[in-house]
Amino acid sequence: MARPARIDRSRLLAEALAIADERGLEALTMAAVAERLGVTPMALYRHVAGRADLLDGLVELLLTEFAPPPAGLPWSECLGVLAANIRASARRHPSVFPLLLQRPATTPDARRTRDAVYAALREAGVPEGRVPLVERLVSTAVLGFAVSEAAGRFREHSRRQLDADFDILQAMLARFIRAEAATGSPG
Amino acid sequence: MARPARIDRSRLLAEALAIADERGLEALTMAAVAERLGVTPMALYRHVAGRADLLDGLVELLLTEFAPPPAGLPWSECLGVLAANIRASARRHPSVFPLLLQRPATTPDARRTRDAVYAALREAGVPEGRVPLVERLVSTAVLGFAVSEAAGRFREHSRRQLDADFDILQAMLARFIRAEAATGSPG
DNA sequence: ACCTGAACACCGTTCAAGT
DNA sequence: ACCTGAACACCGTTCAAGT
Repeated sequence: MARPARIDRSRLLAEALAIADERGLEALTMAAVAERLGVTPMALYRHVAGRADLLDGLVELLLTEFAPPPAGLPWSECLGVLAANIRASARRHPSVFPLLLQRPATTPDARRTRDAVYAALREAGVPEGRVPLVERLVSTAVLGFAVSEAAGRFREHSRRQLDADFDILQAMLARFIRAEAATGSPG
Repeated sequence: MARPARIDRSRLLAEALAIADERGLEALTMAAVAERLGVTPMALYRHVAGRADLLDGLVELLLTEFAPPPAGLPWSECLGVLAANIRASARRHPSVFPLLLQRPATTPDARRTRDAVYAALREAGVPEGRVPLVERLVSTAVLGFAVSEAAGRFREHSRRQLDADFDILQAMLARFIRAEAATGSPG
């Protein structure tokens, strides 16, 4: 008799993310997730292939938080909004976020974010052939900063200082993008 | 009767690093390290406080691999050598390297590397008050790229492509540094 | 279809004991 | 001082069973 499921994958992932945020990746055990859902650990295996799959799911969940910026913004503001989203997500989920840097970005949500950056770079005038390269460098710089900050590598610095750092990082990347755009124009 | 120790901390860390390199962080168990040293798991606890301390030790070990570049080089070559060292270390130790981004860089070896960057930035003419800021941004960009590459985020790209990416990243950072230096000069 | 319960192999770590 | 051996609480995961 097919009864309604008490848990589903997205509820499972939401609770798992909450545990990781509150108590770290080590505390994120199958038993802890199950307890929070009022269910036996084994019940999770119907919705998730195992712990590794659960972690993949969390990375995926983070990716959905990087809401693409509203269309119609100038490219530099567009990238600024996206970068701020990413940084905010890192601060909210310091345990899970570092995993993002460690797995291939081939899922639909990863592509969506990447495509938003592509669009901004094209609008900035970066030659088509250079767009993927520029996206990789810009993204790794932003992710590297976000991971460093969230994981506490800069813990002796004030919030004000880190905000300033981030602004300057974005200015550096914007200049880089403009320089790339210039190579595409005549002269 | 004090007999010579069969193992010491540095031999322990060296074997642990080898396991992580060959089989990943998950395979790096106390039992695996002990077996490799021909000893009981419990013997490790005389040289290491536990698994967390072991991981800290591995990060420390990686830091010692970033040999500071020979003195007397022009600043841009100096930074280039250092960046290449860091990238090479990341490729050798893809499992352990990401941990570097996640802990505060407060150890002597971390300082040594940072001081080498400071020296190069001063030589480049970056105003004293801006040196730490510029170091943070340059380092996170390089580390972000190294982690991404080593952990396979760019796995569909060729070695040639990644070498080109890295060159362009360094050029971008060099331009950033020169721009910072210019703000210190008159005009 | 969805969840439970018992069981297994393994994990990090403690403690007391050996030499 | 250095290592061993037995023991503990916990971990992810399997399998077969319930409804």
